[in-house]
Amino acid sequence: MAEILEQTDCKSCVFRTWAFDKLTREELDLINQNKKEVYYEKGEIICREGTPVENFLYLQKGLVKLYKTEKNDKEHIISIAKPLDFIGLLGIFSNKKHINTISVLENSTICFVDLNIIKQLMKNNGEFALDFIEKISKVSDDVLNTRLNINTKQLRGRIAFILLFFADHIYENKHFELPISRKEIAQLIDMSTENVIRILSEFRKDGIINIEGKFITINQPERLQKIYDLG
Amino acid sequence: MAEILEQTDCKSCVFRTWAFDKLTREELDLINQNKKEVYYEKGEIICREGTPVENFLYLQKGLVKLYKTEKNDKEHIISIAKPLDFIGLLGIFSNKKHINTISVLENSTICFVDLNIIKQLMKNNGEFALDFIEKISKVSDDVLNTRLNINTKQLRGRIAFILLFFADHIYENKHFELPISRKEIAQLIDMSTENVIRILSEFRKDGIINIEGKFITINQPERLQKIYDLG
DNA sequence: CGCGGCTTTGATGTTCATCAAGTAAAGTGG
DNA sequence: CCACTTTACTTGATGAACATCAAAGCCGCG
Repeated sequence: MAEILEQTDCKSCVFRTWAFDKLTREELDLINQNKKEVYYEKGEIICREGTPVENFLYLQKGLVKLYKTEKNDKEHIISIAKPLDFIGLLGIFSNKKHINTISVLENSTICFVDLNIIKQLMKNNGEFALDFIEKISKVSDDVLNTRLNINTKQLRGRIAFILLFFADHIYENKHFELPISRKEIAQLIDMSTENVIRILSEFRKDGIINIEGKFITINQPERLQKIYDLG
Repeated sequence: MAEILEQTDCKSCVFRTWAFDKLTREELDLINQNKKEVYYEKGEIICREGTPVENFLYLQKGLVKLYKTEKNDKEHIISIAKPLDFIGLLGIFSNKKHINTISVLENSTICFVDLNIIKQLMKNNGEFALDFIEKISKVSDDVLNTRLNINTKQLRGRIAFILLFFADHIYENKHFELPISRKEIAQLIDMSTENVIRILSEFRKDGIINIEGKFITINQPERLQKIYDLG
């Protein structure tokens, strides 16, 4: 179950240098007093569609997914955030309510910072505001560009993408354990579960990857890259 | 050809109340001195992929499209901006170069505001910065959500979307002239030109719409809405 | 007036989702 | 710990949705 952790000081947080670097010591203290580090276990939901946006969320450790629930109860995964990522999209500035749900893929530590405090600091400290926006707008921008990209590709290209995504972007290792099910891969790159499996098997038969349950080894990354590039 | 217009004062600009409302008189004057209103004709390109981001662009009048050029020289349209829209995405804050091209669909007047001035004002005036971000982050967020939405729908749903988009969102009229070709519709909602035409004809045969060249009349908006909703 | 791009329709083929059916793995309650 | 249930995974077969190809008329433009 989720539990509130012993709080660490923002001054020594890696995220500070990324997004809170333009704050004065006093301002950072204000953040420090209005944040909460919470530990979540796999499967737990951090925030739900339709609930009020109250916090800026930052992932210290672990892995989470951002998704929407469609009419037919199907889930559509929009993005996966890794440690040191700001979680969520810029919608937090334009929406009163969450339009996505966020849940935990690997046991995670998440830092909740009161959004009103952030907004207050932005008002008071324009330099921080600008710097902050430059940083986090990149996240939203990346998500959009990734989605556009994926949707121009056919299934093999999408599977290649997701394998390279985990290997290069998330784990920085050619051997890794898939943090999500085949079904979730399907929900993330817009295809059927069966075809996820089929194409993974195909890649395995071709010697491009090895599969042992959730464990994947990429044997021929350059070939995978080519499949991705060609679409 | 593009031509620089006689400049109007920002004080009397509609856009001011939308995004520049938190500026002081002096700050607004600074914008006023560092902006340029330019008139473009249909087909002209306003800014090109790969060129440096130097301005904040605001569409006063007309219609423009934002698109990417793929490897095979195909264009992929990302969004269409209408008057009073901020053009572009939040990438302007995180990228040094444009990642999209913007071109004109209907003769347009565009206001170029020096981005460095905007940034400077954000630094100096946090209240403006926060307000500004809340406003324009909505644009990026909408684009992302629209794309996610379109990609869950099948072709009929997409065509229904685009017809309702022009009728309700752009022209606010059930009768309108399509500002883009069938091919461009295809590029915007990710399908083949032939199928755009086929499904439009189908809708016409079913009496849902009338077509006379570029002119469309929506006879049964509620039916179109249902087709959109069902996907 | 002729050329190229846009539009349209039909025919064909490919890609992909869906269905079905079976195995393996992972929870669940006694 | 074992029977039970559910969920995940896997493969093959089928059909639907869609892109592509082909051919012809149309329109605008130099």
